[in-house]
Amino acid sequence: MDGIGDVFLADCPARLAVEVIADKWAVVVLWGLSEGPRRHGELVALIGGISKKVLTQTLRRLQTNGLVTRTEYGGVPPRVDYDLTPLGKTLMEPIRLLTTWAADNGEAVLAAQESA
Amino acid sequence: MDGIGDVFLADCPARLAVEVIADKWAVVVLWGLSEGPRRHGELVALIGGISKKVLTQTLRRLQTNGLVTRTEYGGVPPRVDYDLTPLGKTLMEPIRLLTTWAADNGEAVLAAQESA
DNA sequence: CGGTATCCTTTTAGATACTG
DNA sequence: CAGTATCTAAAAGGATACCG
Repeated sequence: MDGIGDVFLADCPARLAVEVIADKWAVVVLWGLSEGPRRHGELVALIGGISKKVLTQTLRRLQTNGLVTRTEYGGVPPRVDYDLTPLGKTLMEPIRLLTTWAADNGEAVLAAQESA
Repeated sequence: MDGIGDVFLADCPARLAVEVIADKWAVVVLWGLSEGPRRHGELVALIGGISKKVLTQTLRRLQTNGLVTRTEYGGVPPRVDYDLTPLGKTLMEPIRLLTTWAADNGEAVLAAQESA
């Protein structure tokens, strides 16, 4: 994927939005964190269908973008919590609108797909 | 990518939202159509950085999802207009919120990336 | 438990050239 | 003008096994 500092980004905020949310799991993972901190294993179970590896990758990317924190509590077995940053929380409202849209219009999209 | 009818979709609207918008260009192209119908070539120029091939692919996908119409006017040279469907227009409000978020918080994301 | 490492397949994107 | 065809490279995703 192109870097975030690329030439077109400055011209269009849509570019940055895409950069942040346009992968298969980012929105779903953020969604999974919307009600409070979660452990790695919790997220795997909560989300369903995501592998540990991909979840870790996705979380790392969200961390890099400043949307998620990773808190390591020592001990054996290890415990790691992920949580939204304040910045991450500001993204939840747009995401909520998006998922509301999906809930309301999913049927219509499905119907369009089937008739195509 | 997994089909939209997959097992997890029914459980979580976020899944459908992702299915629709989680590719590099979908949101940008929808954004490009937000002010009215556009021709293929117009979109290439307006968006910048997208190839004809990828634009066509993206538009086809949006069509399949019932978000965009393709209208062919006969003649030589050919003319084809793309426009949002009513369903597509309902997606613009969530997208607008998302791009507003990006405009407001882009700096913060950039800063997080650089310190990482 | 929360990862990595490895390997593999699929998907996406981009460049270029060609066509009706 | 609006594509399609071909080829290539890069990224994402997934399965499995192993590690501290």
